[in-house]
Amino acid sequence: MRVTKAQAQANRAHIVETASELFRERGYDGVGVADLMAAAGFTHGGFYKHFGSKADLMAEAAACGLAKTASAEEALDVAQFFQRYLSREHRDARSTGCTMAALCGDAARQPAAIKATFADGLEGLLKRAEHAGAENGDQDPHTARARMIERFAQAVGAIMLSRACPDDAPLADEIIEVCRKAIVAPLAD
Amino acid sequence: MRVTKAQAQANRAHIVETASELFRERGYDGVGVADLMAAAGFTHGGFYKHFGSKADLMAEAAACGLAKTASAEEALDVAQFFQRYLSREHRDARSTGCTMAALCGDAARQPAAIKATFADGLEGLLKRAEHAGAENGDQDPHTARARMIERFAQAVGAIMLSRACPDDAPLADEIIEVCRKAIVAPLAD
DNA sequence: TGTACATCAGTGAACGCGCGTTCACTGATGTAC
DNA sequence: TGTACATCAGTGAACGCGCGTTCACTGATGTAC
Repeated sequence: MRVTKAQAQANRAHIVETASELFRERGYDGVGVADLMAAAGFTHGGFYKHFGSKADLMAEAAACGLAKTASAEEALDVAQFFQRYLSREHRDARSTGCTMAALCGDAARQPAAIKATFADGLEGLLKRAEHAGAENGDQDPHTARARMIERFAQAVGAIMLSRACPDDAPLADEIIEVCRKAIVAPLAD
Repeated sequence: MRVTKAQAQANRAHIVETASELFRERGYDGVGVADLMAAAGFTHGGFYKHFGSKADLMAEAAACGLAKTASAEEALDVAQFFQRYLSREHRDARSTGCTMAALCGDAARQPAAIKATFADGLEGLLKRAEHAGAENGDQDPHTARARMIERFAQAVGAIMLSRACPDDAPLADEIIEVCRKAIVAPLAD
């Protein structure tokens, strides 16, 4: 049963978004094409009408997820961004949280196309930090960029280490809280 | 063809060590039981004479790999440890590098037994940092612990983000270098 | 110490299963007259 | 605008393949006498 062009396009976008969330939750190898299509409300056979392969979708889903982190960064100032990033809520919300934190371990073993998507996402984050620092006039772009790299690496590391701990381990919360203070406190000055 | 008890025990240890390296290189889902046994010099059938399941081996291999990071930390002072940790050599040496950096993304999706192994490994790292800080007399244990959490989260995040970039991306090296300076420079005082 | 038997580490074929992908088919949509 | 035909998004069965795991078998090791 054929479907409107507009509907088909909307369905495709919905599949990408669903995939983006499922991959973040379970990893690239943890989600099958059939799982994914079922979660989006379709049967698996139609998948190849939209995508050349599972790998193609992985790249699109990564780009889709990374764009969300980018818009969150743009909407908030640096302190607010990291205040939310380094929270238990973010750590526990794997499927809707940062794609970088959820999948950068997997990305490292993926083909160059997917790695390039991650690098582009990160570069976008840094470029915006450079501009923001320049606008506030309190940092030259080079310093603003370096500070953002340091903070983001720490924030991603904290979320990932925290998620690798058992849910009930006090250490899981401790990592988040210590790193949140380390990043946010100096920004309050 | 049966084998000496001592030989069997040595073979078992060799399988665990081989697995630890292969898992770090390709991730838990990227290595099959047959791959692994072949890499260790055996056929796959004998696997279940040593281990109850692949998951059991994953836990043992994680413990084995994390112990290596622990002994590296013990042998070096803090500045030396991070100087080596945040190097291109470490980033490129996935199979022999830090298990936490190679597998904490995968660990987050594993059963509690494996997560507990990671948490224990991290706790060991922190306990030694507390003692080292106390011995030097320049930090109380609580502060030494917090500083170690901050530094280690940043170091793990930097290695993981760097590895998620394409090999030829300048950003991959930039992340490592910026974070190495951020951690090591203040320690030189 | 020497002999006979039980044990069990390691082998390689075989198992069921779920994966990514293909394909013939359906029927509403898009298009040409 | 109405009709006839081509298109193609979505369906569900089927494919080959590699996975984790099982099993009958081998033959050197360990053990009991």
